[in-house]
Amino acid sequence: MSSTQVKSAGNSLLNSLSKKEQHRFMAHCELVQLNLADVISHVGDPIQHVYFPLDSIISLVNPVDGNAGMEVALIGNEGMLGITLMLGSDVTPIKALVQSEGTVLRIASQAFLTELELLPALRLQIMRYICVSFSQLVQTTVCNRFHVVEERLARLLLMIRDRKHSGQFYITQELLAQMLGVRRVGVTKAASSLQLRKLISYTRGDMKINDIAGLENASCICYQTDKNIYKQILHTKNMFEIN
Amino acid sequence: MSSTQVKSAGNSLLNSLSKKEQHRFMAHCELVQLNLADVISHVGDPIQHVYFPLDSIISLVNPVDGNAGMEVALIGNEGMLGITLMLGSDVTPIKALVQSEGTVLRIASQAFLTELELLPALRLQIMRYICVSFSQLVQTTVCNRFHVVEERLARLLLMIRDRKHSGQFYITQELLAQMLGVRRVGVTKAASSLQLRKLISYTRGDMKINDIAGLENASCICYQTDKNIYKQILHTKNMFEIN
DNA sequence: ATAATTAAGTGCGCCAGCGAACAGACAGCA
DNA sequence: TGCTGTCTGTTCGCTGGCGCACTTAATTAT
Repeated sequence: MSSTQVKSAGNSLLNSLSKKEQHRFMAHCELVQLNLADVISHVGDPIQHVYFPLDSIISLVNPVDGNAGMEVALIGNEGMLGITLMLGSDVTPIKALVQSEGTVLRIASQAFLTELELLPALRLQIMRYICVSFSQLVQTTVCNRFHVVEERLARLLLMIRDRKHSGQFYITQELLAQMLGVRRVGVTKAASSLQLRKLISYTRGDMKINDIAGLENASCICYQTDKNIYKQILHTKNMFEIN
Repeated sequence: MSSTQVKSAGNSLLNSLSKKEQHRFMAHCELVQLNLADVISHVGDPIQHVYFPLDSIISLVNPVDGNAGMEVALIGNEGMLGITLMLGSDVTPIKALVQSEGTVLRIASQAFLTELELLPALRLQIMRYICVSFSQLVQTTVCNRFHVVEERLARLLLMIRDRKHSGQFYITQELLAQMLGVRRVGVTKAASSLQLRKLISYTRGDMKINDIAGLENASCICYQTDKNIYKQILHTKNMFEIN
């Protein structure tokens, strides 16, 4: 694994806080290293912690019929794991595992809820993030239904790139297949095609994106749609403050 | 359309209020009749109203690549349309249309937000409903990916039944096809099969469920999963009150 | 009564993705 | 040095769903 990683500037949600507030909030957090394929939470477990990725990526995966199922959402430093806690449910609704190594800020559920009461700006920002997640999940639903593997693979690689803040990262075709909910062979075919087109190159898990614009072009529209959703919602004026 | 409809006892979310509170809330609502295929909201429109179905069904549909796309969620008297308003976004994130005629309680966005401040019980209940929607959407995502049309059709029919509180309702194969995101012919095949198995019967839109248990058996596990999610989350104790 | 419209069923060739099995290629380790 | 495990690539037959075009039947409109 020889990926050169550009450190991101912390977690976007937490960045909405003032320096002072951030400091206050961080006092309750611990910095944790996540390792590839670690399972963070199983369905039905009580939610112990809330996670704010810094340079790691957490993957939400839904199994089905005993099979591995597939990924339904990615969480990088733009988001958090544990939104349902804010929505009044303290039970993990979905399996979460580490899709790409790195660090997270972790805070205990109780501390999180208490802090939220004192930090309305953070609450608002997270609420909006929930909106974004919701809309992107909707997009993913139709994407899985209508788009071919090659387009979906291109999209996924771009999404990982955005969250790793780097065009080079470690990921095997096997893992990609699980994320996409297809056979590994399907990924091999799609990846070969993308490599032939000089958009990416890879060997044994060392994945490199060579042509971002080209890859965006090869991906389905869902990648752009996702970005638009994010921009639109997280840049809206604060409705509640106007009232 | 000769479906015998059993009236439901109002909207489940609003039922969480006391008689007095309900009365108060209803004063801001108007009772509206929704007609089949009415488009309630387009993506990007400002959210004018929030809708609480009584015996109608609202369908959330996401178009893609210019095509009709597919349904991603159903809203009956167990839920509401307009959750994103509570989450700090006043823009419609998804197209909503009437999938089955009936009535709704409609309240203006501003009035809704104001009332919410005064009705914490309602806020909590809706928060939980958002959780449920989220989890069910996740389930639908994998369902679309892994399950065959016949299973998905069975599931959809059961979901409609639950929301109509009746085993008989009006729906054409054309409409079902749009919901499922498949060709009408695909629905014809699946529906024929279910009819052959004596689970349903239909003619020109007059759909009747003959064998509920049988249909549940013919549907994918997702139907049961959905119900479990609902029960689990909407029956949890009030976390926030404990604090 | 006739025509037009809507709902449902049939047939055909096509293709993306599946399951299964196997082959090469590179890495780390003994 | 060779062994073993991991990662990637290839082949083959199969099937569910697709697009397209056409038929039948019931309902509504003229």
